[in-house]
Amino acid sequence: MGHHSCCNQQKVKRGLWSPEEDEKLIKYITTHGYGCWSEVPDKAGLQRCGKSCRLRWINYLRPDIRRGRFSPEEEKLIISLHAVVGNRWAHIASHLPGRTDNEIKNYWNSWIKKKIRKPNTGTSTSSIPQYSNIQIPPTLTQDFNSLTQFEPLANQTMTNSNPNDNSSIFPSSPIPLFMFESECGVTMAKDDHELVADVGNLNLVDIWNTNGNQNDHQALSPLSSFVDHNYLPPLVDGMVTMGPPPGCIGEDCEASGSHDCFEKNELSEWVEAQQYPGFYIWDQGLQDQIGGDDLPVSTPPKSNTDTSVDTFPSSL
DNA sequence: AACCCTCACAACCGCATCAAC
DNA sequence: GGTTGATGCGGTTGTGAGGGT
Repeated sequence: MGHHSCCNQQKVKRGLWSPEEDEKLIKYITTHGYGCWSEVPDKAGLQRCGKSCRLRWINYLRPDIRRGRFSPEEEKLIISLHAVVGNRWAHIASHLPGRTDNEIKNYWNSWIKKKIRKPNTGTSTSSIPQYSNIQIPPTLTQDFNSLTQFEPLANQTMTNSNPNDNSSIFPSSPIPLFMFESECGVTMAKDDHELVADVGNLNLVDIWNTNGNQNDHQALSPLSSFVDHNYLPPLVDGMVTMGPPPGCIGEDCEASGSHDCFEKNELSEWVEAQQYPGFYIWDQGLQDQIGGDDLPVSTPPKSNTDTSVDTFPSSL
């Protein structure tokens, strides 16, 4: 393994960060900002490469980092986004404020991947989304060129690219559904900034109805996404209720008797019923097999760096 | 107690992209 | 247009903790 050009300097330290190094980096960045990362090590008095400093800051020292277990809503969001964008962790992370791509990637690789399977594929845990059966309504084929930025869709077989062929218009055309909502507080559906931009004029949005009524869930066609009548605020900018309210963590939710805090297999059941091949199915059997609902809890960092978070200047 | 195994997560590496020259 | 350096991203590895034998 080689080193980066920025790391070719002598005396570049590697490995876990010490609390002292964290302190130096925090002190420098809070005072001066990071500006050019390649200059940060020298100016901060660190024997690290700029890249390492950047990574440490972004993935750990940043004041807005959110730690702790992923909420069920976050988990669902990760799964649904992954079904749409694949391993674009930074993209996924942009939808989960306070979470880093690295954290999500680790979480996916260590946990979610074990619990999901693709519909009609047994217990496969492939992390690669497949959309081979996805069909796009012909009325929406006008802007397929814009799909080139949307890789999973762009790579799919556009089985209905003939604008005169109406055979696969709603509701039979499977397409990645992209949202759900529960009274636990998640409100997400339309991403004005990224997803919609990715697919051009396609309004790849759907809403899983808000009142927890299963009938309402079923009443909504996932392809109502193409009808711009279900607008929700932009995912990131407007998302103020990401994650469950205090005490509402899946089955541990104290208020579970008073509202419809979702079950983990709710999405899977619905998706499976709809036979949408672009979705992952929550494998309840696998989940039971590997430990049920005991989601992993993010533990404090090993390298003593927990103090760095606690001591981060509150003025930021 | 010692060893082995598994797991989570921090960190590194290589590559792609972009901007400046 | 080519080169170079900085940055961002995804894949992968290394490390340490914890559990099992």
